[in-house]
Amino acid sequence: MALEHAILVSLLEQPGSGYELARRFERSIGRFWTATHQQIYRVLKRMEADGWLVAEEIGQDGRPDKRSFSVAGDGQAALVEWLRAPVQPEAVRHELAVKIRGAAFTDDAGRAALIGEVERYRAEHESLLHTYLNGEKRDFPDLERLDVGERLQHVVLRGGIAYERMLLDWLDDVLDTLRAL
Amino acid sequence: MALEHAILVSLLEQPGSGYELARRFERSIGRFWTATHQQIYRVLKRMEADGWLVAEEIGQDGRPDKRSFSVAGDGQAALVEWLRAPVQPEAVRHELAVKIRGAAFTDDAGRAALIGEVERYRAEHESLLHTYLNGEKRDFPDLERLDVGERLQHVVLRGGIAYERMLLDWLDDVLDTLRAL
DNA sequence: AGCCATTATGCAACTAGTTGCACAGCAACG
DNA sequence: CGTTGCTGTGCAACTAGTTGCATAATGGCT
Repeated sequence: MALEHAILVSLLEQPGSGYELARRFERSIGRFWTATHQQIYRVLKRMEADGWLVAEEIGQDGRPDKRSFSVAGDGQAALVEWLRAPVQPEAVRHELAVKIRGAAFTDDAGRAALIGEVERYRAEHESLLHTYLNGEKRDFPDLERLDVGERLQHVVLRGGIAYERMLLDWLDDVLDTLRAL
Repeated sequence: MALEHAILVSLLEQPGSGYELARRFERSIGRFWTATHQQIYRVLKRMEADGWLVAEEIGQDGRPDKRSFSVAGDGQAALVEWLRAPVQPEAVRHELAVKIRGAAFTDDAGRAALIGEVERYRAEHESLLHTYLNGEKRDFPDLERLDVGERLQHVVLRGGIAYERMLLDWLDDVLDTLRAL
């Protein structure tokens, strides 16, 4: 139940419409908290009803009108309260690990197919790592001059980079292991 | 929709009852695919109805009877088919990252509380790393003599170990960053 | 003129997973 | 002899998230 809180953080960093939020969830925030636009609109509605957000109607030329959301006092208070609460144990869902252990119960052709999948998966994450590294260069060109929000965004990004590097190393290990079976 | 497949892998490695599966999900399998016993029983029921599993009633002295499940031909066929399918993009839910970025919008006391939480979280993962390392020593004492299943289990465990080490390093980075704000 | 992509919003139906509770037998501890 | 804990199974109600679909305006391409 933290989609609300991810939205609060994102809107505090920068107010925006449901559509814009959905874009951000595809890019930055979504790297550590995924959500579809349908889910986002539903939660925005509830948050507005609870007085956590206020909406401003913005008429646009050449585009549909939009409703831009900002965080209200109650919303920020809810976020502050949630920040104090213990971090919930995460529900880990690592499909690839299940598949790797499952490889013991298929034939050579099945294993070859899995190796192909792991290679595709590795290429995806290599590209994601480069996206992160480019984003780092673009958004944090001067690491000496960062405000509080940027320093926190940067440490989270460093986590993403460390994760992807670890993952790529492990996937190489996995590929070696699968090929040597 | 891969709890079924995680159960198939676990039961192929070793048949067992719902209760035993729930234990394994707390320990090994659950490190990369979590599930409660209620969820497991429900899915087992469906899998049995679909002919993926066969159950054997086992009367026990001094304990309630149990139903031990084994994977049927249809179950293994379903697993093999699933292994060939592309790995689904994972639904990432990293609450701590949301909280870290959220720390920009609270006061010093809130940040101090978050530092405490990160320290607690770090201690938990340090202990998990040691659990992994002890498990590795216990279950894989001779790395030269592993069968196919064990080699795959070991490479997944190495992934868990690499992840925890990466996480601990990053958490130190996070703590330094939060303390220096 | 017709089609596709982008911006923008949302409903309805479904699936997966969580939380709370229940029941039953036996063992070990005090 | 009562309480606690472990083994063992399961239902019911709820919440969160996914999938599929719908609508509408505009701009650009063919």
